[in-house]
Amino acid sequence: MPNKPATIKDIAQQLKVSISTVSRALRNASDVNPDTKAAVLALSVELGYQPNRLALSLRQKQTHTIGVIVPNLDYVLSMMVKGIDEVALEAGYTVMVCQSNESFGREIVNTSRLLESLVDGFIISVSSETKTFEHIRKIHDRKIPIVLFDRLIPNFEVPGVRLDNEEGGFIATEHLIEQGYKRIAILAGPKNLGISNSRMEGYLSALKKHKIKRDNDLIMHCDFNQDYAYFATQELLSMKKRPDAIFTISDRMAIGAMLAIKKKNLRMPEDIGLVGFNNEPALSLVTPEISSVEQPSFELGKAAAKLFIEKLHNPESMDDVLEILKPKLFIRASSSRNLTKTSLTL
Amino acid sequence: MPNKPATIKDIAQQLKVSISTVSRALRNASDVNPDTKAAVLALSVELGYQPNRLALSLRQKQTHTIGVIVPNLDYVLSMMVKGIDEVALEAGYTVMVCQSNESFGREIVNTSRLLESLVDGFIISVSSETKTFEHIRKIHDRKIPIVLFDRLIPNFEVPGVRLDNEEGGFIATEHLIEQGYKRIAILAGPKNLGISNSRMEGYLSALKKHKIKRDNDLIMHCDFNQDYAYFATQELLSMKKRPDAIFTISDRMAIGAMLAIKKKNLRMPEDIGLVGFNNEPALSLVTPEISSVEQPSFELGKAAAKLFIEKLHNPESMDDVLEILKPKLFIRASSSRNLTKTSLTL
DNA sequence: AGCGTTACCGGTAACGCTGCCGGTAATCCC
DNA sequence: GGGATTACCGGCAGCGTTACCGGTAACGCT
Repeated sequence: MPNKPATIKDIAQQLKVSISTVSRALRNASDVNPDTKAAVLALSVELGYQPNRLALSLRQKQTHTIGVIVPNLDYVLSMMVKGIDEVALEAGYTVMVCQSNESFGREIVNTSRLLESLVDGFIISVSSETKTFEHIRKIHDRKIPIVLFDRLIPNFEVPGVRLDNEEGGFIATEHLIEQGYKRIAILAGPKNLGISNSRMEGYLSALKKHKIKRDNDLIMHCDFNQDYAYFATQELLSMKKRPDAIFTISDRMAIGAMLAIKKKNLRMPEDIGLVGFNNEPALSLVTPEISSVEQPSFELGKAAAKLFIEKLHNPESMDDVLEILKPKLFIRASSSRNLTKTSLTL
Repeated sequence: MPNKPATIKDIAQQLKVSISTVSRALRNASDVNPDTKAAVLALSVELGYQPNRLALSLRQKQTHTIGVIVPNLDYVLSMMVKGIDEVALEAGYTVMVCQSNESFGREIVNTSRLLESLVDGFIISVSSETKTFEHIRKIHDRKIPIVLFDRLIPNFEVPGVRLDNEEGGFIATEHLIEQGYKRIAILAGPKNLGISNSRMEGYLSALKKHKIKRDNDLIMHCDFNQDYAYFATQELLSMKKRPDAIFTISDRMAIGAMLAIKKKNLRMPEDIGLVGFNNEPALSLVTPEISSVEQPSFELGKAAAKLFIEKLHNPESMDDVLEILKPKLFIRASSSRNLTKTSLTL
């Protein structure tokens, strides 16, 4: 029966009061007779009145909507989105999630679409293809709040939340060193990507701390992709002086590496150690179970959303905020060559 | 510099023409001098004019936005969402993805939020807690287009897309039978859930076809959850006449089952066969690799979105459309007891 | 010359809502 | 009892856009 949704005009006409009065009654109680207010409220539920957000947004120029752009919805990112969702919902915001599919062009389309839809702001994790940031700068210049998460943009005056990727690379590498591995290779991601470089920084500083010389032959860049990692690992393993441990900066890559290792009939952890990154559930299912660096994805998403809400209320002053969350290493069989010895030394 | 976004009013004032003329120039060329049109277009790009979707939506009462509600963003659903996204974007629609977290209450909140945001319609997969459908019926009564996907609502006159779950259950079970397994158990999901029951139907009809008597002791219901599946499997395996094969209606459950099987030191596929459902990538990483029924998730998402777009253009006539996509069995080691023999018979 | 047609343009109202201003009646206070 | 305060309410404008209608000038035709 309720054909057209009811408006305050309908309520006003039926109650023979003015539209303004209805509007006031529906919001702050001030300046309206308790009786009329009660009548308005009663009729509004009876008619199933729901305020028209569009009209409201048009007036006060905010939509209570957050545009979230993510490169994909893999395990880590979907956890982060869940965190964002949680906080946003509680704060009365709705989120629009768009996937860029790791494509720069898609990311541009997404931003402009969301901009047209007049979202109140953005929470963005950039695609791996994204090398220029004009589209994001444009948003920022328009004074539209942005918070970056996970993958940040270097030297960009926008608040952000990310993992301490250096630390992640460091603890993974140091762990391998402590396990007695000598020639530790790294499967890094694409060269331009910040998280890739940071994790490699951590790797390098762990080597340095333990006085191991950097060997560029042991540093391989490849796409975040199981297959590429597989081939890259094959290449590593066919070197004349092959590495005795591999740190991959994602779990997908760790899986690829594992397959290549098995193909070569090398034993983990005896012949070769392996540590991944992200701690996806799948890692504890394979044999041997693979060690990995875990990031607090859900918490990270929540932190990003909280930062965003804060920035909404305090638009100017937050631009240099940078929250950095700590990773945690999960040690499993793939890298536990002398676990007992280690335990003894502790 | 561009402090306030430009409006057609700004363009009109600068060009000393009327607002109406600008509006016309910006849309359909008719009834406007080519020169003025060119001038308007030129100035509009110069000012970086972007139409205000809100105002537009308010006028013509459609937002070009689709509300998508999913119970979670696991492997299968995020693939489906990606499919929806793809088609919607191409058709000029933006999607708002909300997660109900398998919670009925959350689903209610999500629907009403999206309703307030005046989405043009919904594409929904209901939560596992959802047993009443008033909230969805309310939307439907308001003549707002809905398409259901993956998890449908029985006897509900709304178009939908789903997998042929019976078929999935059937091919999985028949495969186990053909492999010579005699006592085939099923780990079914929650009792009220449609997909759970359908897959069990398939299981039962495969048994029937091969003249195997149904044994209710071999039918276990439990939550979609690795841990529950683990315990349920332990229970199955400690029966006096334990099953020699298990079909689980999700891969998560298959993993739980596998862990329980390993704990008992039973061999797969010799002592016991195992087939899962969804064909998540993790399944080919474990040892032995687990067979599974794959559903075309991405395609299913695309189909749902296409159906939705069609329904938009044809609101009345589509309510009985039901698209059913076919699953495909991926046979791996966990259920290949006599693979050679099978291959020979083919 | 007078008519109709065409091409182009402007004004107005409306979508649903709120903020502001002003108005009226009742009440209060000395 | 007269001015001031209070409680309550309605009107108007405007957010940015488009649909509709009507108007004007130029042109063509008989």
